Amino acid sequence: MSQKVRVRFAPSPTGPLHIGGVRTALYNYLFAKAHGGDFLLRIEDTDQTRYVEGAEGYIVEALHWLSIPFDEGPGKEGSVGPYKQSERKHLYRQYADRLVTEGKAYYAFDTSEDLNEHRKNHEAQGKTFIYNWHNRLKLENSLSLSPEAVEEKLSNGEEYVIRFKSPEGETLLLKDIIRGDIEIDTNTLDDKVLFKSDGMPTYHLANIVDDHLMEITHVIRGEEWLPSLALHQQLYDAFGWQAPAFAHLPLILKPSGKGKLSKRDGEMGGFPVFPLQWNGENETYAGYREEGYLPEAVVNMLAFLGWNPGTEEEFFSLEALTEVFSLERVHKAGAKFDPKKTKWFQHHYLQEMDERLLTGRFQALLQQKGVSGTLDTQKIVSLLKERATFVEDLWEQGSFFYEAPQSYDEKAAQKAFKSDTKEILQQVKNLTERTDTFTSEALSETIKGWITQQEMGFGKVMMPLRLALVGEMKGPDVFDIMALLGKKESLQRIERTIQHLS
RNA sequence: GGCCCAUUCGUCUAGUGGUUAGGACGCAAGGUUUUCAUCCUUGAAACAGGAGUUCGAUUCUCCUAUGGGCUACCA
Repeated sequence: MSQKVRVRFAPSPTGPLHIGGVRTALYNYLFAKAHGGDFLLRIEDTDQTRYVEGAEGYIVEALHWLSIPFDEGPGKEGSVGPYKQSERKHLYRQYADRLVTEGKAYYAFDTSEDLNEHRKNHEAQGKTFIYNWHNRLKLENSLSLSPEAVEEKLSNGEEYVIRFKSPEGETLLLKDIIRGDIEIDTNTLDDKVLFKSDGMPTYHLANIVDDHLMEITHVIRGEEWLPSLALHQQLYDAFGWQAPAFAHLPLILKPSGKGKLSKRDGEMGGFPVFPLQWNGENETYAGYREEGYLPEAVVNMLAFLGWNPGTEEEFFSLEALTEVFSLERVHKAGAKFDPKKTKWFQHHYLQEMDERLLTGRFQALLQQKGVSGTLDTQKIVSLLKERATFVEDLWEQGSFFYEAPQSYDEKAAQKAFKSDTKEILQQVKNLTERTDTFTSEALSETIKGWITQQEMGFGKVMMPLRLALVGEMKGPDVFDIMALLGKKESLQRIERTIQHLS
């Protein structure tokens, strides 16, 4: 097909966008870019009762943080806008009317209470209530009522909805790029509401109309929409429009236990379920950005949750992903979310990060903590970074550069501090004192040379020395630390330990 | 309950009518680092079950089981 590929991400602004939604957006974006097409953002806010303040801004900001730009959308008008369904309200009614005129849809006057009653009664008898061919003539609608009665209800201003007249006894052949062919018996379908009594279309109508008007060629959405595919296909047929191709993505499931990933899983599992932190009225949810994750890591992780390139390569930039992504390689089954693998990606991308940029982030963190120092921050960062997964870890690992140890790790001290330690540290101090070119190499040569000469065993010296400098058994090479700390500070810390041992 | 979708190591997945069923995360062991972490090496670890088709099924078909989704005037 020579038609330009156009896809859309169509979230509902009912709260923060969770990572399942982010992945859907990502796959849409990747597919569009892989085919030189357009990626649109459309806000589906047809349900006014569920509208949440700030949700739309959150969606835009999240996509921005992840570098998933949309070609058209709210605030970036193309030729088929507006891109918020509430602003397209006037568009939908005519399409619903058209179906009614053509006998493909009808008015229904049943109240929610009536229908609930029917459902309850059916359930009590072990049956299922479906509003369709089977019983629609027994209900209150323009199919069962006389034209006069319908006219009267309408002119009386009675509330009504418009329902799609689902056909009887047909078999529908549906196609999905990921799942292949699906056959559906229309007798199991119900007459879905297309137009609500509040004057707004339902998702189904608005979705089809907008996708058509916006010239969408591929609909890539979550698997929870698969049951609606039959209706949507029928709507395209009813309007005489060419339907886009469909791809239903597998769901993201809880790391353990049952069901799809929800916001509560993040709280319980201690990992974010949202790209950005969300500050709701009653609760706040952690976000990947605020937890210190790099967008590259989140994108890479999400891309691989349900898709893979078929090679053994695992690290892909967004750019690289657009070159290899294809819907055919999307896995069919739902994927349990794995927070640990996300950390692994994060560690990788932190290592890849430009060192000056990382240093800048670390400096910002220091400032935030009210820590200042005269030491070379970039050197500290380059010494520390391989043991860090997050910027925060740099502080965790290297706070001793800024604050001399106030105490010594108890277990380590027990192991390292022996009766002769004080003497040894005194010697080390003297050696340090006499080392003029205060480099890691020089210190190493001097002190290690002395240890060898004394035939003493490295542990006896190195462990207390590390403890003196760091306070714990962790951190980079001891001599690297001394060189960075400088002669004066190093001597002070050793002296302090000697005092401690006295 | 009804309809639909799915099922390969604990997890994410590759893969084929005949393979030692491959990789990654995690886990374990060893090495490097006389520290911790990183890193390297090695290891344990899977085709849900049952029929059928076939010379041969993990791969194709059916059934069962299990998991998931949907079943609103929500999206």
